[in-house]
Amino acid sequence: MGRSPCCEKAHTNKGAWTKEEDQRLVDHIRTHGEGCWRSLPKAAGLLRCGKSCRLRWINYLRPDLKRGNFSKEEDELIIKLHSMVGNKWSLIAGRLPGRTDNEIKNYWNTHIKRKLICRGIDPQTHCSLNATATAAAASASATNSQPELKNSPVPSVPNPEITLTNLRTNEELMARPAASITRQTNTANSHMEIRNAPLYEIAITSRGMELKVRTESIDERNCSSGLTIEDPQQQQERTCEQNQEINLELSIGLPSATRTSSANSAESKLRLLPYQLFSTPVAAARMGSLCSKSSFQTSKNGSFDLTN
DNA sequence: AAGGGATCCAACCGCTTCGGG
DNA sequence: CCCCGAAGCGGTTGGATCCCT
Repeated sequence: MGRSPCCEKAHTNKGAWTKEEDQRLVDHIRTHGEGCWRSLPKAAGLLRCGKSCRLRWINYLRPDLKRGNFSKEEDELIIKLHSMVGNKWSLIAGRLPGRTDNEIKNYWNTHIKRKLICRGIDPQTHCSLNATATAAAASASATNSQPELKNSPVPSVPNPEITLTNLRTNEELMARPAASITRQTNTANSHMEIRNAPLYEIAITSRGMELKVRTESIDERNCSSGLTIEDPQQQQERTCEQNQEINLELSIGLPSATRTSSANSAESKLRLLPYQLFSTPVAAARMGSLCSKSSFQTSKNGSFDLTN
């Protein structure tokens, strides 16, 4: 069982890279560019698998990498973006020129998580920890009767109320009636299909597509216990996120800095369609919440802007 | 000074997605 | 439409370093 190895492992080095290996890789990419990673090691005279070479280049050797500590602005941007897209590190990295997904992921796990917890914010849901604890308790009891949701990608958010289908084209999305956006992943563990009362209105205008959230933000639902009847305390706790001041001056449009083509295709990712951005239900839900405070629109070329 | 736990981060692993045939 | 290989991605691991006692 299992997959065939990505490369012949018998004669490949593992572990830390030596300076000589780095130099060989850099020299090869300088002269030949980034080509087929699988054949690169042989061509460059490296006893590494292509995957390892790619990682080393992208995460460490790329000349446009910004090294050193994260600035406060970068911190805040990461937090904001994470609240919108979840653990989509490559997407987040695409907004931070010179930073890699791996670096951001590590930084998140070692610094920002702790920082948010200190602020009383759950790093996964971006809700207040009180609300999340309540929700988690309710989720645990709900999960007992719904074992298939145990391994859902974002377990800390109970009963996500909306998912995205495998919409592949702009037309397909537009063709959908408002609010019937659902997603079915092909991962067995994360298979969820949640039918939902209308929450979105998608309006196609001359300026593109506008996504509006109706009456109730999705995040309100997610931050709740998932029960249909809430007691007053739960209602109070449910104010999570709404009370947090989220400065939405960020505009998800073109990158602020020019990136090289080698930059992990970040630029192309920045032009994702909105539904492509939300690869998890909770991400869509979170975005829905943000949308409730902002106008969310796409341009005709498929990029999107989030403005106040 | 030593050693043991905590923290950091580069690298790896395995799964998913994409694109060509 | 299906298959397969390559690339991309996110979670996890493990070694190095730091910090505390």
